[in-house]
Amino acid sequence: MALKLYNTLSGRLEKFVPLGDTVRIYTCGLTVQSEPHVGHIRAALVRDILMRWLNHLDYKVVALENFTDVDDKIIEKQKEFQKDWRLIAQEHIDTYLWSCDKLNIKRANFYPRASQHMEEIISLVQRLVEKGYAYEKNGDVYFRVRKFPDYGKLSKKSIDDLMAGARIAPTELKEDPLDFALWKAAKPDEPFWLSPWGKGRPGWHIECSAMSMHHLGDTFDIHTGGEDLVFPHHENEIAQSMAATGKHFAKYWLHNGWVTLTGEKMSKSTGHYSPVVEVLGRYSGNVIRMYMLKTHYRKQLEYAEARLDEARAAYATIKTYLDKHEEMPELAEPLMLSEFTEAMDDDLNTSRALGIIYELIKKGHETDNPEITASVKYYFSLLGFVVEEKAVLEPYAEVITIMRDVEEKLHKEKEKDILNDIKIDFYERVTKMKDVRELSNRIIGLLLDIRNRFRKEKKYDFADYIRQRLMDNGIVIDDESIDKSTFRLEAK
RNA sequence: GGCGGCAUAGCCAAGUAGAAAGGCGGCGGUCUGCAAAACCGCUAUUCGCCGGUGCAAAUCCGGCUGCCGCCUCCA
Repeated sequence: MALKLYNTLSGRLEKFVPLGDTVRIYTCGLTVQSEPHVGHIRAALVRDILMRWLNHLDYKVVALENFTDVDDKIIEKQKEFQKDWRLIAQEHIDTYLWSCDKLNIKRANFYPRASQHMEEIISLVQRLVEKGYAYEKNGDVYFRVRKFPDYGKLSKKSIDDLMAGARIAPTELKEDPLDFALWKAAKPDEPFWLSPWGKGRPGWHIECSAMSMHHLGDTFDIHTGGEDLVFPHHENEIAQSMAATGKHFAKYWLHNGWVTLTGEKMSKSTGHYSPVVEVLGRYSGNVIRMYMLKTHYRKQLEYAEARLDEARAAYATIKTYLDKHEEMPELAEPLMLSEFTEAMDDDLNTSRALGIIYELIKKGHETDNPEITASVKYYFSLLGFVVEEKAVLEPYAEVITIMRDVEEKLHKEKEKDILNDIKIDFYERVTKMKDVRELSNRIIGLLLDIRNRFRKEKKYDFADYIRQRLMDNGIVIDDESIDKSTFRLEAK
């Protein structure tokens, strides 16, 4: 079986056949006029999963993700906040990339910006004018939609249907209401670039054609983005690009379903959205990744706290399993590879892929096979989850504070024997330490021993005090027997 | 009005012709000072509704209902 992807262009699953040695991907990123929301992250995650799986299948991949930093909206924002549009753009780009890093989303190879590709944009518009696909009116340049026979193929719309439902305000400048702007004349106080049609700036759509063609060539493999871009953005991209080159544009079009909030699509312009920064304040990147991968990328996904909480529990199941089981150091081939591959090859079915991980875990409990643990870990990180080293904590002040408070309490309650033992024990443990990073672990180990001593003596107040203090700091104790307890970090 | 998508357990979600994956939650149990965790077991005779094709339908076809979206800026 080979990779199959759902291509919006054909409306069906297609076998993936790359055009050349390197798979070239273009992702429609943000128009950076406002802060990124959960929906943007989903689109980025789709590219991430696609890249990871292609890499796993031994394809070389080059991926581009654009930032549209010049458009009507950002100019409005500039006026509204009296802030340079470049600063507004940069701020949102920084937030977006920071968020992507938090989710361990693979970086694209390059993030081109519209404002840095004016030459390419202008020359593309010029080509379209020369070929008769575009015309200039008062410093604006429009694309002649009716001249491009395949218009509507991607979004499955016919020109007549569009006309019937047209809510497009009749513009005296356009020959046809369906025509769209490639270039817009600058109004006073607006950013502008010099062009053969005077001072102006690009329309939305043209920058993506110019940048993808410039960096990836006239024809490339995969174009991805949110489903809301199918019409008109991607439809227009196809029309512009193919009209200019006479060649096919992108071979496969992948569109992810949108993220909804109270059942309705998140959208920047209506303010109906959850900023990703806010979400990252409450949930870890791994949890958000789990939340998104649980649902197939083409389906609509509801954003709600209950879903994130559920994802956290689902994530914790795998994380805890990995923390508690020994893995095989070297794994020849992960178990259930054919099942996992089949799921991912089927249009990146992460939902099914996760199911396979849980099946492995169930088997792992029955047999305690280190090969299973290693397989789980392998798939988990293949899906982009960050798998940290087992229970190695950075030394941190909280643990030391707890230790000190416990000692103080021991003093108060005149537990002299224990205090003496601690000194010896602590010295032992610290001198045997090979790495300073073990300090927290060693102190916690000592605290667990003290606690178990109290448990044996049935001094539960003291034992519970230690447990509570650790728990308050996200350190969870698992009692395995009266003298064996382990700890782990609460999965967040 | 035109075009498109979706509907599977309490919640979420795979599955698109041949015995309903998985997760969360819930219930019962093992363990246990308690708690937590972990583990074990149970939790859809049935896939929005009606009709059709077929040996066989959640899966294909037709109709209906409901929700969502696009046609205007959007990941």
